[in-house]
Amino acid sequence: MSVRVRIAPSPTGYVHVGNVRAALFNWLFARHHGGVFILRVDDTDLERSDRVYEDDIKAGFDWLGLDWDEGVDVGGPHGSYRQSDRFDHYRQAALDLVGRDLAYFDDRSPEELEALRQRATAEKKHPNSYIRRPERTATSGAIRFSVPQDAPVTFHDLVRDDMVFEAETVDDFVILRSDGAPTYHLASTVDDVDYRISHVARGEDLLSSTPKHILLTRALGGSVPTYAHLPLLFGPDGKKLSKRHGDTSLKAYREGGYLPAAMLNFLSILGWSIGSDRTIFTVQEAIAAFDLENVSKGSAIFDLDKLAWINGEYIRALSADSFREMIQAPLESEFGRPFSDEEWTRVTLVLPLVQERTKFLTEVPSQLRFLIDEDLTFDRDSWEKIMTKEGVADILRVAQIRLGGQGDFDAAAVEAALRAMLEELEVGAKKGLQPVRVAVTGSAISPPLFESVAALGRETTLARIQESLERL
RNA sequence: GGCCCCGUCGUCUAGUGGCCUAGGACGCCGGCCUCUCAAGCCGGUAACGCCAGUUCGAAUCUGGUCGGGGCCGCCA
Repeated sequence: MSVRVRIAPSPTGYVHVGNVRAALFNWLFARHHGGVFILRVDDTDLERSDRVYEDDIKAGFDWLGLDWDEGVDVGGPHGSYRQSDRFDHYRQAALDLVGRDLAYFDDRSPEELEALRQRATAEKKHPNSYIRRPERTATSGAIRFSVPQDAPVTFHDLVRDDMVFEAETVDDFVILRSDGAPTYHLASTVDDVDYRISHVARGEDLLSSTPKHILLTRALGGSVPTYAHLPLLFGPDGKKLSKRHGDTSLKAYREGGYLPAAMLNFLSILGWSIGSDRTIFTVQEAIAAFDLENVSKGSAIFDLDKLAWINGEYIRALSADSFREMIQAPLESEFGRPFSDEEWTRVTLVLPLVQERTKFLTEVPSQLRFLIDEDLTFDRDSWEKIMTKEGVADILRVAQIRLGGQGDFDAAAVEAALRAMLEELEVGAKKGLQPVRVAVTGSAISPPLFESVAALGRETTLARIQESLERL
């Protein structure tokens, strides 16, 4: 059987990581089996859907490299399409079901329905069974699917194994709203049938809707896809990840200095494992090893610490050139102007050292600030902790003299000069170098000192030491 | 309330009756290295929710129990 899967996000908010992980699993599954991956925009809720969010979904998938298949026969271009373009089709499908007596018009009011519900509860009947075809026949209103009561709905879920739902626990659900718009159940099922979707891998929150989709699929004459209900993702607070939280949107990570490959790797290990002793692996390796049967049942917590670590791993694995390239735009936008060649030369000198200690691309500008800004801003805590100690003035004065000589000013020369200073004052490296660091970089925490000083250049370095001496 | 799902270190997980005095990773703690911070290296902390049962033997099977979660919309 050829594998055809789809991811069907609703463009009602910035795409959140839970959906992205579902997309990733579908994508890995499709790629593993040489199948087709379709992007369907579930915009049946016209009120809340917005093109901005649709663009965000696509930008996010692009960023991660989750390419949907182009040229697939799903109407729209590039293997993606919008349900709002097919409303007439859904409506017709609903009408056909009514014609075949598999669905019916329902013009009962919410109050009427609520009364029925209360009665069902009082009579200890299944609370879901209150919505059934009424005696009277309506010719307008919403269209409900008439759930057959003859047999339970059973299916084998790739993640949950065998599932059984008694028919009486499934209510007659609305498939077409009274305004003519299809509901999610209808549109989704019609599409899955029309586009011959073979596997539906989605969040566990849809598990209890699955009987509805199976029943509808049969009524529509389609073949029932294989389902796989993925465990849900939870936030660090243990609550379900929600679009309401900004930091659960992919967008936040796209803009927060994360590498797409790191994000992909991280999402992959949430509910799935490539092996007992591997955490870092490539997408190719994931594709080769992935299968839906191996997805775990338990829900997972989105662990930002682990993501940060993985991101650092990926950043460190970058070549110096890629890192430089990656950092250029954010750097220049942070400082509001392109760098001169001379500035790039200076930055490049310490960049590999910065790369080693970077977890997020966004933290790079602050590490390089001392090389770019004319005026140094001193970190207050660093100053108080280091510069108010005994002997700092001597250290700075001697450093000034030692660094002020003629000749080379590369890292080795700087180190020699500063070590000579330490020897002259008989002070240890730990104690003696920190004042110089603060004077030159403005902070007690910086890239390695000798390289930093060399990158800054003799003139600026001396000026900064002088400035600190005057501030003491 | 009804229906359904889940339950191994704080977190992500390996584990499918004996290889488990439960392995790896993140985090955390300690040490080494060291010009700060990282990185790296070494070591440590820490889990099979609980109770029965099946079995020579259970994290693995069964029942119960407790706990967590999802869904019960003319949202998706």
